This record gives sequence, structure tokens and C-alpha cells, in this order.
Amino acid sequence: MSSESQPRGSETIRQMHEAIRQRILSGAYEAGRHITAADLAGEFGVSRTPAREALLMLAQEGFVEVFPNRGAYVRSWSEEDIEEVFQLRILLEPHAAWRAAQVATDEDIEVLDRLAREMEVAAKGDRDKLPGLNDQFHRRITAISGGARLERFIDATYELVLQAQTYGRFDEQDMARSMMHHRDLVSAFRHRDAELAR
Amino acid sequence: MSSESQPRGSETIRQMHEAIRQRILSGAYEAGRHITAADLAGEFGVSRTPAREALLMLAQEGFVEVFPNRGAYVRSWSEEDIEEVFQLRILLEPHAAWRAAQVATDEDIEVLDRLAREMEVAAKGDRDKLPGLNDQFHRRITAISGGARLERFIDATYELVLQAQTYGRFDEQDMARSMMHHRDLVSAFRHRDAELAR
DNA sequence: GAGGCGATTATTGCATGCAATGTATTGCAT
DNA sequence: ATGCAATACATTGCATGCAATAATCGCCTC
Repeated sequence: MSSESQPRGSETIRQMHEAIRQRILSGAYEAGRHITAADLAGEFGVSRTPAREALLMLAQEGFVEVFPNRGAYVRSWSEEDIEEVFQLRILLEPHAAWRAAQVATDEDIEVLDRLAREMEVAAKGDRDKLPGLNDQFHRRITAISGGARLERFIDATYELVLQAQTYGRFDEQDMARSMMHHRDLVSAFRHRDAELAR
Repeated sequence: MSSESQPRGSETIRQMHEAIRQRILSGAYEAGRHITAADLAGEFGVSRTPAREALLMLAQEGFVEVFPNRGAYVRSWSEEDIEEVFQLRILLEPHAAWRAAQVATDEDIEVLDRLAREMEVAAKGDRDKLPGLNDQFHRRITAISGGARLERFIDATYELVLQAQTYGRFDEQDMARSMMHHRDLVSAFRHRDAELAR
């Protein structure tokens, strides 16, 4: 799932981190929920120390808020938060595309082309698959762009997008418009036209 | 120093985190250096647990790399890293300025103006103070912009910039040009001209 | 002297215990 | 009942101990 570009701690903590992240993104942990270190520890069969450390890392990424002596709470989203994240995505995604277009290999382009086609098929039938494919498509571009920080930044903005998808906040029009651009993007990649890709 | 936009753990850990961050940025901890939890613990008069947690948070921000069973090492920079970070700063800083110009209060502008003046004075005399002032100036703008994620992202790109300054990689011209913009920026803020600020 | 090999040392990662802090509950007065 | 204070409970934050892992050193062989 998440492209592990570099080591960031022990395996135990990494697993807990990823698991909690998934729960937050999927909505299994609703916003505002208090996550106690003891509960996590018990569930994962470890002590509270690694649990606490995983929570601190999630806090650093903005998934949870950690209050001194009160613990970790799943972050809830204000209107300002949502606005900020969308602004950042509008800023970062084209940058990733611009970088990626400069270094994409033929295989990379093939993968993107395949995803774009799958999305078009899905758009006419199995619309449930669209968010996942869309996610893959954008993640792929980010990965191709080859920037560890850029990738982390964009990853950090996905928390909201995935939640929005989960809760159905995306309106149809936005989605359709986003889909249309995929073909154009792949085409720009083919022609190595970084500016157009952006 | 660091604008506390949201709680991210206990006070002890926060202090250690900030202190280590400063050392890395100032060059006191050179790239590649192994930071042991025990050393930090001894120095700060705490146990290894909070030290370790501060290191994990720094790893999450990209200041250090943490290898399983080997500990934390101050991150070293490849040419690609440097290029990537500069690109990101060029992308993110104007965005922060644009946001900030929309919400800056008179007091905010006063602070920026004061910093800009101090920098001009320092530029003619005590040039050692310039990097610190410059850092404060940009941080201030980021803080005013009011985006927690944006702030984190930009923070994450500072590691390199300050190191570059410390090690004198910035050429004189870049620096001078950067300084000149500070006055213009403050002016744009005064006129609430977000587009110009960008 | 260079290159492996085993023992020694250093360091991490985690469990556990406990004091400090925060939260919930009870009892009491009104 | 309702507001409030005192108490009991839950949770965090940190120290400490120890097993597991990695790095280092000395030694031997070639």
C-alpha cells in the first residue's frame, strides 16, 4: 500500500502504525475517538511502549492529536482543514505530475495507461472500484516522481480524500471531471511533455 | 521558536525534539552522525524512553533516519534530495504567503516589518544573524497562514535550507535577492494583496 | 600485513512498575 | 432533583531492567 521509501523504526511499530492508519482512513476509528495505549497494546499483544510510539508517529503525520496527559484522539476535520488540504493537493499533485513526466519510463506509462482504461471501464459499470483505481493512479504518479518528501506530503493529504470518499462527500461532477483528465495526463506523459502534465 | 499550532505530546519530548532539531539545523549534529538514545537521555536528565520517542518523531519528519536495531542517524543529503527540497520550497512558500496575506492582522504585519528591517541592518553588519532572522521571517509567514499541514510540510523542508546556509552553499547573489523580496512581501501584506504576495 | 572469526561490548526494543495527571463517580448539602 | 466537593478510578509519562541484535575488537591464519 504505502510505498516504504525508507526505514522508520522497528517492525512492530511499523505494523501498528499502518494498522491504525488504515482504521482511521476506513472510518473504523471515527473522528474524535480516544485511542488508549493500553487497548492497542492488548490487541497487538505488546506492551504500551510501542503502542505509544506508534501513536506519536501518527500524531506527527496529523492522523491523531496527542494531548499531554490525555492521550491520542482521532483527528476531526474542520472546514478550514478540508479547504487547506484541497489547496495543498491542487498544489502538490501537478508538481508530482510535472516531475514524473520528466523521468517516467515506458513501463510506467503503460501502467498508467492501463489504470486510466480500467477507470473508464469502471466508470460505466462498477463505480465502486473508481476511488481505489483513482487512488492507485495518483499514487503511481507520485511514486514515479521519485521524491521521498513529496510522496510523504501527498500521502499526508490522502487521509482526507479517502475519508471524503468513504463518507461520500465527493460530488459526482468533481469525480467525473477528475476522470476525464486521466487520459490527457497519460498522453502528456507519452509525449514527455512535463509542462502539459502539470 | 516553533509555532505551536497543535499539541504533539508531552512537554519533555517536545523540548528534546526541538533541541535536537536545532542541533541538526545548526550543524552541531553533522550529517550521518549516530544519535544514541542513552546520550540524549543523560544529557537531558531523563530516561531513554522519551529520548527514543523524540527521535522517532524526528524520523517521521525526515530529520533523521531510524534503522531497526541500529538507531537514529542524522540524515544526509544527495543532490536529488537538495533539488527536490528546493522545488518544494518554491512551491510551498508562495502558497503560504498567499494564504497568509489573506488573514494577516496588523500586528502580524508589524512583526514581519520589524524582522525585515532587522535583516537589512544585519545585512550591512552582523551577517551571522541573517540566517536566523530569515528563518524567523519565513516561519512567521507560515504560522500566519494558519495551515497546520502546510506548516509541517514547510518545516520539513527547512532542514536542508538552514544546513545549506550553515555550510555556506548559498551564494551571495541568491541571498541578496532573497533579502530584497522581504520588503516587497511586507508591502504586499500591507495592501492585503494576496496575489502579489504569492 | 590483509582478511576472516569468535568473543566482548554497546545499543536497541520492549515489558513492567509507579508516580503524576486527568476523568468519572459518589456522597452530601441545598 | 441540582450543584459541588471529595473520593475512586483510569490513563498517561517516565524510569528501569533485560533479552535480542548489531557493532567492535582482538586474535588467528594465511
